[in-house]
Amino acid sequence: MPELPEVENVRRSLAQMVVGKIIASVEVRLPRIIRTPEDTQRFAAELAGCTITSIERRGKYLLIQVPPYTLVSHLRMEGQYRLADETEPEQPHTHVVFHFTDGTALRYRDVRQFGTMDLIPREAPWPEAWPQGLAALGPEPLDADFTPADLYQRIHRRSAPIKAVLLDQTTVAGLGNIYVDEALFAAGIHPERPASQITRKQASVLHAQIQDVLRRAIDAGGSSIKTYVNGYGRHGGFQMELAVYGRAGEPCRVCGTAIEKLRVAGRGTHVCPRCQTRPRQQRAVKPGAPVRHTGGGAS
DNA sequence: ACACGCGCCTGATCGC
DNA sequence: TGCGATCAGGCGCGTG
Repeated sequence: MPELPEVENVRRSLAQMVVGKIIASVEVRLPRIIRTPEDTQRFAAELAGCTITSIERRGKYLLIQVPPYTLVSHLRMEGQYRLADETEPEQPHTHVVFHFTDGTALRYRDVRQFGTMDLIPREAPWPEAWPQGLAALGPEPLDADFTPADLYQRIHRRSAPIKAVLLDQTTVAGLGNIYVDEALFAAGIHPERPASQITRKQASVLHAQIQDVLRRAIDAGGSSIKTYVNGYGRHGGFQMELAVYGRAGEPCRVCGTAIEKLRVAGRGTHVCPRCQTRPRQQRAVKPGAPVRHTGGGAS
C-alpha cells in the first residue's frame, strides 16, 4: 500500500530510469485504469512520440511530465512500475505498457486493478481540469510551509477521530494507514481521540512526528508490507522499524505492553494501550439500537 | 460542510 | 482436503 514514502521512492527510481526516454507506443490492456481521456485509444495515441522530461510527486500521486501532457498516476493499493528490456518475460497483471524507442518498456502492474491514470494537458486550467483528488490535496507534509500551527488550524474544528482526519488527503497529503498509525503512536495520541480535542501543543508534537516518520521511511526505501517494490523491483526496509503497524500482540518497543488492533474509521488500527491513552468518553450503546456495521468486531 | 458507509478488485488466510 | 467467507484498504461517490 504505497503511501508518501513509497511513492517518493518510486518517483526517484523512475526519475533515474526513464527521464529522457521517448515513447514509441502505448498498450492499454485494462481500460478501467485509464480515467482520462475516456477514449483509451486516444490516451495511447497522444502519448506516442512524447519524451518523458521529469517525474514529480504530489501526495501519493506521481506526475509524469510528458510534454505537452502530464500523466497523473495513482498506484492505490498495489500499483507498480518496472522498467524492463522488451526481451524480458512479462509479469502477470501487467495492464499498461509504455514502449520506448530504445528497446525498453515501462510496465505498469496492478493485481487489485485499483490504480488510475489521467492524461491531462499541462496547460489545462487548475483545478477544474485536473483529477479532483489531486486538486483537493492538503499541504505536502515535508514542505516548509506546512507548520504546526497550520496542522492545528486544519484539525481543530473536526469532530471525527484524529485518525480519520489524518487519512483525509485534504488535511495533509500523503499519509495512509501505516504512517498515520506510526505518527499517532510516536505522538502518544490515541487514534480514536476526536480531532477537536487535540491541543496546540499536541498538534505540534504530532506535526514533528509526522515529518520524522515520513523522513525516516523515505530514507529506508519505504515499507514493504505485502507487495511494495520501487521501480527497480527493490523492497523497502522500513517495515523493520515500524513501532505498531502489523505488530498486534507483540510488545510495545517503549513500555512492553501488547500492541492492540482495533478498527477506527473503517481501518485496521494499531495502538499501544498504555502509550496512547484512549479518550475518556466511551460510546454508550442504547438497548435496541441498530447494530453498526463497522462496530467493534471480534479481535 | 462534514461524517460515514459502500463498492471497486484479487489473493491470502480463516473457519468449518 | 476442500471451499466459501472474510479480510486487506485508498478513494470516489452517495446518503444523512
